[in-house]
Amino acid sequence: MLDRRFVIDNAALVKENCARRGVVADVDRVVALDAQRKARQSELDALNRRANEVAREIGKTADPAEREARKEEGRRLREQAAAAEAELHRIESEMEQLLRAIPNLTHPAAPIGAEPVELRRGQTPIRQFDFPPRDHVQLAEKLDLVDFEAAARVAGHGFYFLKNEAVLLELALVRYAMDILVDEGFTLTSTPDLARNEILEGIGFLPRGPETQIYSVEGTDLSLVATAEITLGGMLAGQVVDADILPLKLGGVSHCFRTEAGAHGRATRGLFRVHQFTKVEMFAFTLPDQSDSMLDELCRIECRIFDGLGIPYRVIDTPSGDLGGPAYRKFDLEAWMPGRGEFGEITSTSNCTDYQARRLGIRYRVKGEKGTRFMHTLNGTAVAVARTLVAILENYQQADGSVVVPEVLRPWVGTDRIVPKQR
RNA sequence: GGAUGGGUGGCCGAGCGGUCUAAGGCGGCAGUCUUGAAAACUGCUGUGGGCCCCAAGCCCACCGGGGGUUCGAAUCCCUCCCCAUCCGCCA
Repeated sequence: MLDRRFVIDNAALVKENCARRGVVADVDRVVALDAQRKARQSELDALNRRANEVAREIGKTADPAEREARKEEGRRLREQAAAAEAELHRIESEMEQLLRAIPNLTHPAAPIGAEPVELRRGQTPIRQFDFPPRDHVQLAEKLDLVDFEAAARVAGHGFYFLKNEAVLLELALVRYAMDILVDEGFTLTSTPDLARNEILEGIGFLPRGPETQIYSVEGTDLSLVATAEITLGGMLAGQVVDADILPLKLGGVSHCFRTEAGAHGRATRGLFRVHQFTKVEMFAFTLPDQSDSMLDELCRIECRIFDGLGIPYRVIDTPSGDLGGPAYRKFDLEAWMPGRGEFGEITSTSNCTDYQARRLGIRYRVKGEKGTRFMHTLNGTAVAVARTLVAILENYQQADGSVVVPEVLRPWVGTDRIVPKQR
């Protein structure tokens, strides 16, 4: 969320930003509530001050009648203070809700509106097929790599068993990504797959509500994570760290769980949109003046990963209307998927500036300077396994229905080609 | 899951109903001394909010989170979270 004072002092700018993002937020109400808040705060302070004076006097008073009279006065003052405080809390909580609905500011260079802008293409050219390319569902069936039907019996639509080489491909992709992250100076982690709802909310997810993407665990305040961004960002929740440990780059592997509520239609086929997948995520904590260049770095690493895999892709500069609440700027990689005949999103990297850090209370301190400040947070996909499998199968397919294994994965898959199984 | 002991300022640590306006130490900053540094000595050193154009100043809140008792809570009670140790269970 944005800083309250910033919103009050820059109401016009914030309103304009909401409009550009297509978000409805009641900035005027926030301004009005802030005036009420100040008035109530002053009132409460005055009542508390007098009640404190009275309490101190009682401690010094010997005369019993005088003490009783003072107690009565103290009781009255505390009652008034309690009423003022309840009203103050009501105002603050309404303001908090409104503030949370206000999206982050937008990078001046981000495209405005709804149209994505293609920034560049990856190194691998889009392949011209001399046969009609199959989609990944057909390929997986022929090669016995995925069992959707059995998964539907076990967990319902949107789940899958990976089988045979697909399992090795999953492990290989995780390992391949991890090796690159080590080389890029990241600290590796494997993270919890569940997190407290307050952490989810701090990162910008809404665990409750009809349109939620989040699975909650009944009887607890935990939810299944939709991305390791949640757990990695949560690692420093409520912490104050020395500025000299920044930037801090973490890589994390986790399972990701998404209800995909409201997502229907053609992209729901196969592995493209599923309720659970494995993902290697990048996360960075930075000083404010480091986050712009860190976003470029995360995007560069994503390109390195997918250039290395030999998958054709384009880099998208996400427009203001599609940024979501926390992101200040966002780049997506979209892989060419021959079976669909179009590009499909495979990674996403965002600079969330101090939007998440403010909600989660993630601060830094500079030696010799007074006070603490909120740091910046960024996240980016290294490898989302399910969608990357789609891209590999469809781009590496051969006329005979076999699939060539990308060279960089062969050490872990143990073969250079996946062929139909002998019955 | 059960039992016990704990969570206090950047860190360590005292306090266990009213001189807490939180002792003391460490660290940090400034100064004195010094050619310079160290040592010693002196002072300052948390966050949020209100009054205010700003500053100074004054005031309010904050001792893991939330709630309660009381005229008054770091201190007593309830609850949740976390840490430690032991027991149980378990890959």
